[in-house]
Amino acid sequence: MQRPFVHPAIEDITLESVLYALADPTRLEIVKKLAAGACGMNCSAAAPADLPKSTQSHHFQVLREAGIIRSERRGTEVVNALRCAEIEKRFPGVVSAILKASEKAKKR
Amino acid sequence: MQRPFVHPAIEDITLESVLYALADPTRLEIVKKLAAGACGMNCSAAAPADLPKSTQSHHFQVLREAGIIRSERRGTEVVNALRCAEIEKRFPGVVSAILKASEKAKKR
DNA sequence: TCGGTAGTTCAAGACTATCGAACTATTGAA
DNA sequence: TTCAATAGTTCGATAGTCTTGAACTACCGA
Repeated sequence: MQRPFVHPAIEDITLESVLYALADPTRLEIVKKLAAGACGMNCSAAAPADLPKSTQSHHFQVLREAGIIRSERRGTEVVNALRCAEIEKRFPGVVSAILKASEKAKKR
Repeated sequence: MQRPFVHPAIEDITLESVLYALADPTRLEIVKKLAAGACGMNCSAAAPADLPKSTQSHHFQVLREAGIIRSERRGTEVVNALRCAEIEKRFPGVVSAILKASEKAKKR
């Protein structure tokens, strides 16, 4: 069937769903990887190794529907990128503070 | 039975559980009310009206175990207060950005 | 056209949330 | 001291959500 990707408009993004999406360790990991890499990344590259593909797919869907990432089909793969600028505009400081905090939490 | 309250030490608070706790609209509401009031508040006052008491109790437990609030029994009631300063130290900007964003999201 | 790669969909079992009912603890009044 | 009221807690059942394997689709290269 392969439904087309749905991305919420910036004004439809809710704080709750952003927090919900980032509250999962696996998804936070994905977001951190996307933030580290300059441009888009396919799903397998951004997801932790050994994560079952169906689970991967589910997490990317959650991130997409929360408005955190934008996904685009490029042939056989899907290129995912953070919607940094947009989210920063809608919820200033939120995602950047979370990413900064998670960096610090890792190295100690 | 009435078990004593358990509060995590500041260094045991994880970013994931903080985000998880705040991702729920009801809990975010509670945190906002606590942030607005200067000092501690009992559960019924901080929770949205008409929330069943058992659900209330559950949400306060989640907030407490995530390290976001500190609860203390005062006679028949429980006084809850945000652990603002501690969390701000552990995850700078995270909770304050979330509270600020949720304020803005409400009025529009 | 065939095989491989990348990801999606579906269904089932495991897990989690909500809420009513029964309970505990404390206070204040009779 | 006893009793009722108040403020929360605990338990159990139902309803909803997450994770994952299996089967599937879509695209590319040989």
